[in-house]
Amino acid sequence: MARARPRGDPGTPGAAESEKRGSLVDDAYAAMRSAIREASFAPGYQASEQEIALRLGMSRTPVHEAAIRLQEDGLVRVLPRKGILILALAPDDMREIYDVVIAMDGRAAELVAALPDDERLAAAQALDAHTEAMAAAHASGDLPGWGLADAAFHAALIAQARNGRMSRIVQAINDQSHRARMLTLTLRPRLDASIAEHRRIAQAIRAGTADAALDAARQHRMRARDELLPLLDRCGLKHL
Amino acid sequence: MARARPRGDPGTPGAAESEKRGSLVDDAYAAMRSAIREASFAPGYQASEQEIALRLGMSRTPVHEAAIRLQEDGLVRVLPRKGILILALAPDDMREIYDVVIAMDGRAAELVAALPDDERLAAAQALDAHTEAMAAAHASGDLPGWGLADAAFHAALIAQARNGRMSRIVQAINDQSHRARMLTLTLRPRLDASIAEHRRIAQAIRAGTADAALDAARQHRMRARDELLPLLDRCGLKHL
DNA sequence: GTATCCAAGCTTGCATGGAAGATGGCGCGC
DNA sequence: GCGCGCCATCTTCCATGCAAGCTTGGATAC
Repeated sequence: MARARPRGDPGTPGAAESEKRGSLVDDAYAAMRSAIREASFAPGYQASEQEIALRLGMSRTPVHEAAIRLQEDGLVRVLPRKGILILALAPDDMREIYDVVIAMDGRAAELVAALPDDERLAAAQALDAHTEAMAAAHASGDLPGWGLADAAFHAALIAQARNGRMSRIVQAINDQSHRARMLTLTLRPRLDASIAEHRRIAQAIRAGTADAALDAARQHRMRARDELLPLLDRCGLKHL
Repeated sequence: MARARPRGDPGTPGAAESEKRGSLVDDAYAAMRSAIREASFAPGYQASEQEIALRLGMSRTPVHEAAIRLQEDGLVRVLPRKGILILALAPDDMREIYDVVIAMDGRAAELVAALPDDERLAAAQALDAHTEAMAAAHASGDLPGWGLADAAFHAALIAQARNGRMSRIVQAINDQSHRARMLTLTLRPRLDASIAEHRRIAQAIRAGTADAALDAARQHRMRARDELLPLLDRCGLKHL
């Protein structure tokens, strides 16, 4: 059957994927993860490993192993003898996710604010740069740009905390909520509130007041949650 | 070698209590996880999948897939074409781990304190019961009992927060630090301080003061960290 | 028309073989 | 003695075969 593909995959145009140096398992993991993030695999869709393997031009084994990793990440569920189920997010999942990021972002901000002066100031400067990018995107009505800059701000905050475990956890959580974030980006009012709150977080970090940074980050995430969850409920989005 | 027994056992209906519902992968995962927790697989040990498969009486495939899950949990590292490395914990890992539990326990306590009256009081009562068990163990010099009750307290705190993602994260973190906890159990002074702090957490939850609960839980974990990390450094434990 | 049962076709779980990469030891040149 | 390259061996990676479980659709009995 499918003879090993030495290079690109001529059978599947469009989703040109994976010129990764990694193993086939890594390729399959990256491709599936990306497909789920970008919703080319719709939530609720039940795929067969065989079919995915065919599409990716490999055998079932690497797809199966990638599915295990994705299941561990909370993105899919492998149903024994039935296939791979792309998980959907219910409003309750968003509540869970927000609790985790409230805790994580808060602790990260606290940690960054407790860094030595030079690192702390550099971090605050980097954060401010992201915030300015958000403001610019907001001014020009560039919604996707706003979302990217917002994500960059929070990614930088976590990264500056220098905690690999926290980074991994937040990364996994972000993967899970990425689709919801994209969907709700167009629905949210008050993008300017986020910008002001980001400035407060960066300011507290610059000042080195750890408890103020903790509080600012927590308040920011909590307000975003209180803004978003009712939106989801009102739209009757049972799963997304 | 052990012939793999055919699954199910149609000849004996209902007799033997509960053949494990799990697949071989689950068996392998449970066995390896337990072996790592209990340090029968020493950290730093490099095992071959073949060897583990032989020991567990199965083929390489389920062992390999279990290893992927364990790697995702942060317990091992599978080195391509070299084998499975049992991960060791450096003091810096303990710092990371404490940051995560500080964030998680704090948020969990806050959430539980914000529960409706009846659930909140029931939770506080359950927590107090665990604390009393700790006190009793402490009084009778039962160190392992103290450790178990302490673990039960924190597990209950997280469970009461009703957040599956938080539970999973804390569970994974606990698996990683289990060995260190067992080791340091005998070294820690001031077990009574933990008991008093647990009482403060439960009291704040009973009172329904979320911010006090958050603070109490954070302070508790931070003090424990400040007590433990110097101990590890002083003992020169580079990895454990 | 409706309910029931059985078989066929789908799916994955697991074992195994071939191939390729990594490693350590051994011999060779100096 | 010392360094270097080569090969034997050990390891995983991936493809594939077989069997078992689940679902479904059709045939049959009433």
